Amino acid sequence: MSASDRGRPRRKRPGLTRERIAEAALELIDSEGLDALSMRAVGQACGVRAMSLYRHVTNKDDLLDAVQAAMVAEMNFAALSGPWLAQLEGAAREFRRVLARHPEAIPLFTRPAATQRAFAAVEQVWQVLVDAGFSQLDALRAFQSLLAFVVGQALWQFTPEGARPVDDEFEFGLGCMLTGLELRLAQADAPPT
Amino acid sequence: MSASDRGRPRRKRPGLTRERIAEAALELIDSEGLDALSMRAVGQACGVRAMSLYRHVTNKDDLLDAVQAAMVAEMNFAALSGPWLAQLEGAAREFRRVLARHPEAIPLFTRPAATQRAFAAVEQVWQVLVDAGFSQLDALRAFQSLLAFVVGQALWQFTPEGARPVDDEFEFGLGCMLTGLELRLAQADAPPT
DNA sequence: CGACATAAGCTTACGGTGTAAGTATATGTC
DNA sequence: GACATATACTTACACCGTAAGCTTATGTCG
Repeated sequence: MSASDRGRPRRKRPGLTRERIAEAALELIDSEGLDALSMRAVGQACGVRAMSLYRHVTNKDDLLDAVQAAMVAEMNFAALSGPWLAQLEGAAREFRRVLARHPEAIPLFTRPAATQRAFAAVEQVWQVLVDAGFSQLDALRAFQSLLAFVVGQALWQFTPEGARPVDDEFEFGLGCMLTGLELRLAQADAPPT
Repeated sequence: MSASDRGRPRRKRPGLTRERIAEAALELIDSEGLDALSMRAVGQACGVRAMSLYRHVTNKDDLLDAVQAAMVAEMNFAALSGPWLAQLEGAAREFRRVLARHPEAIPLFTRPAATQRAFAAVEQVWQVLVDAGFSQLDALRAFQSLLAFVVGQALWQFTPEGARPVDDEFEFGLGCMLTGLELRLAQADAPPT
């Protein structure tokens, strides 16, 4: 860098932010439903005309990704501790907790989701599996399976409007999945009987 | 009923049918993607203007339900036989086979899906679980868990355009789930050690 | 201080959507 | 042949995502 490096990126009057937009959009989804989410509606919620959003978001899909990221940000995987099974269980429940809080937004987790924040969260849970002794590949498989179950389960359970009384079904499936994983690991650890 | 009960329902010139419409829609989804599915496009595919579809379908959502039903009709659960675990495995794979054939249509299984045909299919697999020894409630839980996994898994695996090389991930998760179920059943059968 | 570059937000416009409402037409029954 | 009715068509409306261009406030620097 020469002497004239003062020209680094400076923010002027943000007013709108990608994050604030996503937040407004999420509130709108919660209150009006995913179908009711339009660029115009989000704009209005931000006190702005629809087209102004495009300064901070490349298109509606990008906005949805941002909303998804906002939801991921609500999850707290940092507090996980204890044996790996308990950690996994905790992660799944934490995920589900956020989904339950935003039932209308669950379909957003249907997309590949290339958000940076999402990726970080994935890696963290993945690491738990690796530390437990799974191969990197199996850890990925296990993670994806668990994720598929949690999201798929939430998709149906929370669809009507309110959740069904309890989450027996979730606990049942989660238990099965975790038991299966445990067994898989045990067998991999001691292949020759 | 008096003597004039001859006015019973008679079909005239169907031409369009709910089933034919759904079929056309499914082909359109396969070739153009789910987002490209519009009432006008479906109409055109049927050689008809968009509004004509509304005689056989109450609205677009209903059409999507019909498409889902068409996909369920492609599944063949009748050939299942053998021990319950194998039957379950077969059902899951059969489900997945159809999803893989219509990757763009997978999100349709995200909805509650109150189709009659879907319900029949559900009941059939559910019966396998009941026959295996699960309580009616546990059978439902097990079924839902499995379904959630299969659909969730397919949602991500088939999203880009083609499926990823193999379905290791699916087999891995399915194996875990089934192992978990097996253990659950065994424990329930012999609770007091 | 004044000129300027830049980014934030605004305006307008276009092609597309789902579908409400009303209209024409072919068909099966008397 | 007359009629009832299901089938398909036409028109119209409000809304959608977003391309293109414009206005205006802001921070920088001569």
